[in-house]
Parts: sequence; structure tokens; C-alpha cells
Amino acid sequence: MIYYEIMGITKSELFSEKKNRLAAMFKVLAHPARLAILQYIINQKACICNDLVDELGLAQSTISQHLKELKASGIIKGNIEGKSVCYCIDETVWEEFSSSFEDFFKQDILSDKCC
Amino acid sequence: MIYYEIMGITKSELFSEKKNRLAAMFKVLAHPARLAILQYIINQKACICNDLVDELGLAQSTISQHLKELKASGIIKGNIEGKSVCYCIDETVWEEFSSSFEDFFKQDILSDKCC
DNA sequence: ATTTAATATCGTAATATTGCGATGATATAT
DNA sequence: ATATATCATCGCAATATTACGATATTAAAT
Repeated sequence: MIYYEIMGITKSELFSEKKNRLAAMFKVLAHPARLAILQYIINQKACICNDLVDELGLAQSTISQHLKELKASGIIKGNIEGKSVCYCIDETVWEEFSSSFEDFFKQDILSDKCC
Repeated sequence: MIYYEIMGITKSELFSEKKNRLAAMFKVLAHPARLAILQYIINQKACICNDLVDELGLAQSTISQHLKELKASGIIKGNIEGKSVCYCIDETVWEEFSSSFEDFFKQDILSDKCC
């Protein structure tokens, strides 16, 4: 008896809530387009939106999808301004990401027993 | 005339080499199993390997696959010790990851024009 | 009221990822 | 020499991700 319905999905129930959340944060940033979007928003300070399509060379629907994912994570927020939407970094969430990653990497690595 | 062969693949040629590399680093850590593997290696100091199967509750082949991905990124290295393989953190690469993420997050976020 | 501009959503296609069992390779133990 | 233990690889199944065009949706402009 083989259970195939398990395949393909991450078995999140095996891992701590903390690790699942941290992995999800890494995942949001694990695509160059999303990094480029964040970088553009940071550089421009003002939160222009449709410019990203010209800037990155991806289709409008693709950019919109990436923006949705970034927004779902909380790292950016969008304000409706007339017929356009102005996106900007959510500084609180940005700092949360930053310190979560920092906490992970500040652990002492002492691995000399075999390598 | 529609070109479908483009679909599904990340268009890395649109982005800077730096962003592609940074995204790839985030991607390595974007799975709870790989975070758990790293955590276990760090906690145990000594670099045991097959224990991960018991520890995480994933199949041996699945663990092996995650280890391969971690190793390919350079963040861990493996030493053959008899019939087992001892994995440990590569401290240099670990620091590279750490400082790359730190550099990204130390940017000034000044977004008040609209949000 | 109709057009235009900006964005979101839907449907679809293709690749990527995750996971497992089975099998293969290699080194120690018997 | 054979068995056992450890790990890697292969093949497959299922879901996830990435990308696009087409089509809403909404608000401003004419």
C-alpha cells in the first residue's frame, strides 16, 4: 500500500513553527526579481509601482504576482493613490526579517571534530 | 506566434549576477528541513550524519538530497569517515552568507513619500 | 458616458522542488 | 567471501513556482 498523496509537499508538521517561519522568510527573498523589486523601492524612496515593469523587463502580471508575494510576507505595503498603487518597505517587518536572520547567523559554529 | 519554452524558468539574465547569487543563497535556507539540518549540525558540534534521518523523520533519500543541496552551496562540507560521512559547517562560507545578508539589510529604508 | 491608465486576477504552460522507495556503491564486520 | 551499515543516486509522483497573455477592476481624464 503506497501513499502518494504526501509527495511534493513540504512536511511542515515535522519542523518547529519557528523554523517554518524562518524558512518562509528566506523563501520570500529567494528570487532575484523580488530582490530587484525591493532594491528599486529602497533606491527610489518614493514608492512608484508600474515603473517596475519597465525597470525589470518582466510582464506586468508577473511583477504583480511578485508584489503580491512580497506584500503577503509583510515586508512591503501598498497604498492606493488614484489609479496607481504606491508600494514601500514596511520598516518594522524589514527589521524583523533582519534580526531573525541575524539571530540565526550569530550562533557559534564550532565544528572541528571531523572536518 | 507564442513562445512557451520561456515559461517556468526564472529569467536570470534580466538580473545582476549579484542578485542572482544572493537569491540563490536565500533559496538554500528556504526550507525548514535544511534549517533543521544546519541546526542539528551546529548543536552537535561533531558532525554526525545518519542521525539526521532519525532526528528529522524524513526518508534517508530525502535527507541525502537536502544535504547535497547544502553542500553544493558550500555552507556545509562532508568528510568520509569509514562507512559514514561526517558533515560540518564551513565557517568561511557561513560568514559569507551572514555578511551578504547583513549588507542587504543594513541599507537605509526611507520610505515616507506615500505610505 | 466613454476612454484611458494602472493594477489585479485567471487560466495555462513549463520547469522546479519535495518526497519516497528501490537500487547501487563503498567500507567495515563477520 | 559474505553480510551489514551508511550514504548517494535514480526514477517516479505530486505539488509549487515562474511566467505570460487575456481579461477583469478601478479611478482618473475626456
